[in-house]
Amino acid sequence: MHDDRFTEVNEEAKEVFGPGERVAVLLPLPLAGPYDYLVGADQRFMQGDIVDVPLGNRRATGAVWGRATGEVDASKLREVHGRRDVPPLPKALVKLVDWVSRYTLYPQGAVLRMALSVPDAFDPPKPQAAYALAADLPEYRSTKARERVIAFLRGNPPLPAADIAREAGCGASVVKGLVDAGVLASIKIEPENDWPRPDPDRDGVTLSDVQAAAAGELCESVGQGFGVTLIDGVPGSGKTEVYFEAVAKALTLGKQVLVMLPEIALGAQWLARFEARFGSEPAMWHSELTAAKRRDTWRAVAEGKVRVVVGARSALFLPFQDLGLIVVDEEHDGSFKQEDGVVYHARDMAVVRAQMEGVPAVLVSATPSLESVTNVRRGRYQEVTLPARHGGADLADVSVVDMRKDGPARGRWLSPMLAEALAETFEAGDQAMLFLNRRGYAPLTLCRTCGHRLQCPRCTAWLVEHRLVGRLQCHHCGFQTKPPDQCPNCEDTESLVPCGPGVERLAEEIQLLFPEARTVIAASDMVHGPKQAAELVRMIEEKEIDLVIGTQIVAKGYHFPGLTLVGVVDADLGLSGGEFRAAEKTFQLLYQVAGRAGRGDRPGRVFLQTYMPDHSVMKALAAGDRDAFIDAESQAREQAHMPPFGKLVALIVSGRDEAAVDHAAAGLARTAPRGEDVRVLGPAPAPLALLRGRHRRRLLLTAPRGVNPQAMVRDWIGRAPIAKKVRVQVDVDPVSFF
DNA sequence: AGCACGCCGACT
DNA sequence: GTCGGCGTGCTC
Repeated sequence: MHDDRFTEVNEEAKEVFGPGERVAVLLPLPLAGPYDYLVGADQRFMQGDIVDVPLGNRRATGAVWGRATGEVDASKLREVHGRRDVPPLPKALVKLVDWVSRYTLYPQGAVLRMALSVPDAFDPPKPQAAYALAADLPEYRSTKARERVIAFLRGNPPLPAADIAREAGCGASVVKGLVDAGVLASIKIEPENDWPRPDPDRDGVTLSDVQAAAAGELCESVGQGFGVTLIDGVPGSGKTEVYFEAVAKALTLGKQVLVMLPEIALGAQWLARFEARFGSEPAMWHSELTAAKRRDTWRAVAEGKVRVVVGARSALFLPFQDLGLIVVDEEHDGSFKQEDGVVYHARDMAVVRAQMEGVPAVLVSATPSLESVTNVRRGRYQEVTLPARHGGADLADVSVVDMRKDGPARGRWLSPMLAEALAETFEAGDQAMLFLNRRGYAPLTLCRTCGHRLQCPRCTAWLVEHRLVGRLQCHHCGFQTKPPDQCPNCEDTESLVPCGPGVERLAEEIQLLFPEARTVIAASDMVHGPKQAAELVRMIEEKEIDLVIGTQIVAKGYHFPGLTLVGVVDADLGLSGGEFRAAEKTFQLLYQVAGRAGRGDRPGRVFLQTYMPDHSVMKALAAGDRDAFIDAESQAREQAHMPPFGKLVALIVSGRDEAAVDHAAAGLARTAPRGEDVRVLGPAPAPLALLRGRHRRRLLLTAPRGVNPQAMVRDWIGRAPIAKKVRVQVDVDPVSFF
């Protein structure tokens, strides 16, 4: 993505395809390219049109992609069934799909599938049955409920039966009775989808001078074509309000806006801020939308009715008609990297889409990725820096607890220092948070007698005990089982012991130390959906909770004024494993976690429990010196030729037959491209050498920045001897090394 | 992705 | 004897 060869724009005149001509139709299937079809009599298509075509013995829906190449035998050609009643995919989206396909090495059709993810949006909404008073009322039996319905309908337009019943305060049967009696007449209405129009001119919040200046700079870029700006500001510096001004500017210009957030950050607090500024909610796009909402939203975006969409990474492929701005908030967040299906990084692809659209992109973070910082340093991105609102230290007061010297007793996880700080906090009537990025009770169960470890039968992973639900779970494939009474290996009874802490076990220790503390566990398996999350936030805000024990779902986004202490139970957790991004990721996570403390008017305290107090991450956090960390990390990466100073492409070879997988991996290693500083490492067992019953090996290609590895990799996979039952998955710009 | 075709194990 | 498992190939 940092290469200009991919950014060429191939402008061609808008083409129309008429009867007798061939068109290329791309189908949302993992096919290498579009298929050719014949345009029938009376048919006319243009690029982007959504069409139905025959495929084998079935019917498929795809998009007109352009002129056919004509290489297919004429006898194979079949006729397009017809066009769907939906606006054509915008040109920028067509170009984005092609670009992403070429960059990620996934088939075009597989990428298109992400853009056509809502098949039932291709038909116009069905007219709804609504009821109005009949022209002349027949004789009917009068009841109180019936009169309420009639009175309501005298003053209101026709509505669906359910709405009438609700408005008139009666049951559905009353309405039905009136219909049967001929008092109400059925008519068809277009279902009304009034999407709220966010109001850019509302005065929601007052910006400080610094914020106003930053907002002004940002607004200037809106409407001026493609460009990328990084907003870099500590938590609480008002980044959101600043980019809201750019959103307002785009709205004023009549443009649509896309705001991308990590899935978990799309919570009630962000929406409340949006509403405070714009007076209404934006349209939302995330995995938990109902099918109906999804359909309506997709169509409304395509028709230009929706002005602002806030969504997770999949919102990137929505068919915006007239986009004016893309914002990626929490741009450093790892969840923007999609790992299943097409492997791509939504932050990077958002920048590409902005380029295709010719509009600005704004990346936002308190802990920008090394990629984005480097792009600023190379002069490719603009930067807007926001200082803390009240001057002073960026972070709360951070103490490093050396667990080698000051650790807790065996079987306990809280150091005396942290326990003491908790006691003080509760005594003062304040709130605290303990952060431990590990769900469940214990990550490992071990047999004391024979040393056997309980493992997932389908993955290379320990089974995690979840004591509250009484299950052992695999966090990778969803396998679960009842905890056995005896060791499955040596059959000894009562020999199985939990090893290490998860949030549930931590709660047990708290119960022992502070039986009075009102504690809640916040983990992804305990907070189900946005409603529960909002309820949790409310309970903390209203001080019904003294202590939150949470995994990474509490790390970001929220701020709780009463929270004055944060304890990181295992600050080293993310550093093991030798990932080249481990330090960066850990720094970002812990910085965000630390940012939860003392966001009110009182200073906060943070305790990092670590066995590596001299690690650069701990030192930078303790000193509150983010830039020093970035400089050190940047140097280390450059020396190691790691991203963003080098290119990586990972290949995952997988299959059920282990020997075949090994054979294919060895074959790939043998035929690997070489030279010009291009190297291939591996094969090595993938991080989960066995996942869902499939054996996995990994190879890694490293290349200097500026080299385009895509063509090389495509060619390489094409010539290596790989059995049919073995799958080779490509990950361009992998997040992790192994 | 579907769907058909085809080749080997356990069952009404 | 068949039913059905999924490995393989194909769809303009």
